[in-house]
Amino acid sequence: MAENRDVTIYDIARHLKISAATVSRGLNNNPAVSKNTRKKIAEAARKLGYQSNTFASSLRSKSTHTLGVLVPRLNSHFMSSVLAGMEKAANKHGYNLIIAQSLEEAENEKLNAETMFNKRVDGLLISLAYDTPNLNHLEPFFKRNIPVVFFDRVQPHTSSISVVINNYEAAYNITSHLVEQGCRRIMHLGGNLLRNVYKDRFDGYRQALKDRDLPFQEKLHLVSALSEKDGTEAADYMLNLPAAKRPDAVFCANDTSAVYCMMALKAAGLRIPEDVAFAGFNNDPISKVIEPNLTTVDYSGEIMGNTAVTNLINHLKGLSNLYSTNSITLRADLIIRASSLKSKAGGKK
Amino acid sequence: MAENRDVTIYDIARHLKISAATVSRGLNNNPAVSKNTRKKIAEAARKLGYQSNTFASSLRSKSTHTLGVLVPRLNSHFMSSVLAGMEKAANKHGYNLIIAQSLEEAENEKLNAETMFNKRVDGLLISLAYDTPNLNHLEPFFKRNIPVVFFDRVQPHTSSISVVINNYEAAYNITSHLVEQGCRRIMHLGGNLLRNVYKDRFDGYRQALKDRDLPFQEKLHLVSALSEKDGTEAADYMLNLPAAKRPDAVFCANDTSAVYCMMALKAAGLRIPEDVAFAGFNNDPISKVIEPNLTTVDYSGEIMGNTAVTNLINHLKGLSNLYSTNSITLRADLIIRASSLKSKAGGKK
DNA sequence: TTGTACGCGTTATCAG
DNA sequence: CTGATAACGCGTACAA
Repeated sequence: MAENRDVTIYDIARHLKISAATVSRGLNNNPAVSKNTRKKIAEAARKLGYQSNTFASSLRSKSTHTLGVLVPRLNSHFMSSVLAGMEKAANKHGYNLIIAQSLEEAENEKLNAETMFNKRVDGLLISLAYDTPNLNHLEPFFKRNIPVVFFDRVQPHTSSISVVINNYEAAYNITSHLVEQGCRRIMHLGGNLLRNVYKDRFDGYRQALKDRDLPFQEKLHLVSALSEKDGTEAADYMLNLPAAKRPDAVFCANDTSAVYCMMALKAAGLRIPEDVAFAGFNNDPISKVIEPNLTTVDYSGEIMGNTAVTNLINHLKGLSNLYSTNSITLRADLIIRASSLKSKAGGKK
Repeated sequence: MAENRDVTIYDIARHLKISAATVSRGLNNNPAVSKNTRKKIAEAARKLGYQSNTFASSLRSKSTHTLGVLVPRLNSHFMSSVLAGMEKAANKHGYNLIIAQSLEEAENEKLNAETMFNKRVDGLLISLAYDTPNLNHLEPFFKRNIPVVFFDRVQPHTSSISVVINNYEAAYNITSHLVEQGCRRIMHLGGNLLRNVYKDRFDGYRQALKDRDLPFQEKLHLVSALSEKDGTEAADYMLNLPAAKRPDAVFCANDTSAVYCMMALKAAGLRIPEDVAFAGFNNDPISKVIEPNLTTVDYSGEIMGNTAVTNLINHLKGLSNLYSTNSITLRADLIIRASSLKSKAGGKK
């Protein structure tokens, strides 16, 4: 009830008849203050219900113990795993997270970056929006040497680091796998080539085709936002192709579009993988539920988040030089499931 | 590069040969400042690369424009939707979100609540951990009249508000639906009864049985954390029951456990819904992918998040009295899909 | 080991 | 409409 003032270190000081400076030091466990008074201070603090005021502290010390996280969308399985990993790592080291989403729009990203800067985050973790054209909006951070860590959707920059997986290699491997299963007309459902993740997956796909002497065909490369709807529409597109031109496999740049594409094709009577084999990307929970289970690329959002934050914090603590390396590549594993196994197909009971 | 000092309002003041006070007012668009000087100030600010320092401001004004969000886990479909809704609403009103997770542990919840308090969040949004026994850890907020909004996993408290759905009614309806489909031995896979959401779903289930003169059987009520594994284990449990005692329907308190239970039963040769009908809760993406599609309860995390934040902010702005009402109940819809339709079952092509 | 004194960048108060 | 000045709560040289 009581709308009373906050308890400050001055109140503690007065209570113990010592100086505020000593209280401050005592609360921070400064060894320069005697064990005895330190204990007394802690007791008084508890008794008076003291709660440190983070701003005042930040204002003085110029460090907020807060990290900014800027992502395209909060509500995807992958991203929420990343955030979970980040939060865990941050919490462990006594840091907090201010989280905002760009909703895939460069303009929001810019505005959010600005507020994060104004809140004086100690570092920024960012995964770029679908159409962010450049890094101008991050200049304030670069100028003031506030560390920026890119993850997943990255853009190389001299004075910052990226945490990624090898999208090219994963796509190359999964496409190769499809070829090995006997697929010859492999379609690719991809995203905006401006973003590294989609560009690299596309490039890996193309190179895999090339290395097997399979032609790349424009008509078998669709670009979209990879939503449920986009998956369904891709199925329509396929069904409208003359049977001879229809792909015998689809490699989607995410699982959502793959699954919805599969469902639409199944509804149209096509058999998977016999008529069309499928591969996705992300190892989303739905990939283990769709029948047949979806072949995909697994990589841990939690680990990515954890790695990004841990590196950032080590850098902040001076334990490591963030820029001694420019990029950290995490493992990504090909998970082969029934949706792409033409060889063993037909095993219905 | 330049490790120079931040630009402050004093720099602007000096530049324009006016006082810092006027600059401060000008930047806040205080109408007491002439339009002309306001414009000059804005220009100078841009030119000098001024970025306001939120702490200093917060320290003085005692308001941070930051809301604390404390959730059990960040990485669930429902929770990330809630966060997305919250972020959108907060951003719209110029507020930021500090997000932390308790990982379902009361102790973490307590520690996180404390840091949020120390960061002087203007308000707290919280969904309780699995085993949080009481609200003692929120006392600092109550004492200082910092508004607390509970959502989803709530616990009534005189001076705060809750945003929920009617779990009781939804569970009652979905159970009734199963009964109407001819199910007589309906199992319930639920969560910790300490939490309102699971208690209410259980109560709704029980009452629906009672109203149809069906007996409630302890053996058909399992309590777990409703994970994938728990779903699978529930299936094992069912399969180990003597055939005559086996349920003919299962109502799960979430979709994840329902889907994994279904998959295990299907693998064991049971037919759904013919042998066992299924219903879940949440309308998770996997519920639309599993075959047959899962009957469930749909309610919007985004709307819940948006509602919670909007009410909180209106309260902070004095536009409404948060406590004129104690609880906001959002709509939840029964979504009937094939997994529970015994009547129309058997329609295989 | 502790105290004094000042400054961090902003806003509020008061006076003009 | 604008300026001078005092806070806000804490950390830290410097002195004792």
